[in-house]
Amino acid sequence: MPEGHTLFRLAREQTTQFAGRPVHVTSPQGRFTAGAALVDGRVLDGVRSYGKHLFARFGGDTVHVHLGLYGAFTGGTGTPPPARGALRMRWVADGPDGAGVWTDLRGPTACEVLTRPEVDAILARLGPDPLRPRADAGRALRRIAASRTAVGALLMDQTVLAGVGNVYRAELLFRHGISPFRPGRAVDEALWARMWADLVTLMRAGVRLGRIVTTRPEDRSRRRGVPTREDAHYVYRRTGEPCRICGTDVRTEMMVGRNLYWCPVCQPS
DNA sequence: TAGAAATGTTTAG
DNA sequence: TAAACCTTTCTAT
Repeated sequence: MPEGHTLFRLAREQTTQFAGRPVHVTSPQGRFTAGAALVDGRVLDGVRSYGKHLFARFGGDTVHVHLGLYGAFTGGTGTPPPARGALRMRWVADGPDGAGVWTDLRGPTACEVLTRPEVDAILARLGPDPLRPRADAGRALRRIAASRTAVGALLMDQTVLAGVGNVYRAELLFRHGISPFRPGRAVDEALWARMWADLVTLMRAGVRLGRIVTTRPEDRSRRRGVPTREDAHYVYRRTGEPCRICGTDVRTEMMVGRNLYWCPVCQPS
């Protein structure tokens, strides 16, 4: 489930559980053995996310993780379970209260040890991350407003905007009544200011809830309580289902290799 | 048991 | 633009 909110949350959790203590780092699967040996037993300074990237600092060395489409961390307290399956990286430490803590990483696109300059090179190619307090929304606008490319494609481009994935893209465009096919240059400053502010709100809510919920309570079938999975989105993965606002069938199409979802009436071209 | 799909990125052409 | 890659989970046979 990795869009930016997932990584932000992971960074925070891992910092709370592991920072300031030596971490036993292994790679039971074997594909990260050399990297694990570099940082094994060292004190973790902290974990930070930027966009969909995760950076765990051990002095001058940083473990960089990108979950890709289906990478995932699991974890818990006490003694870790026997390693099974393709377990790329495991952390074990004495947690803040003295009890053991552990976390397991499976299926990431990237899991590697980087030097400071290598980390900086990754950061340099990322656009502003709406979850970072001092992110510069204007930097994204300059890219968008100068481009003939569809805004639906620009929002997914990590050099334009860091941390937005397929769900936030579809939902943000719906909430603002914008066709995914509108050229970036047809997005003006006022519209972008509204979209950015909304993204900040939505992604912070994602951090808080641990999942993406974009529907307003009045647009859900059940207005009270925790929204069901069926009720959490306006258009994402709702192909052929009626739009929550106008009842038109939600449409889907491939855009830059990814499934795009939108309502042709609420988001007219 | 096999196959498809999944909130992503990189590389090759 | 297409294909490759990483792994799990759900669905169909």
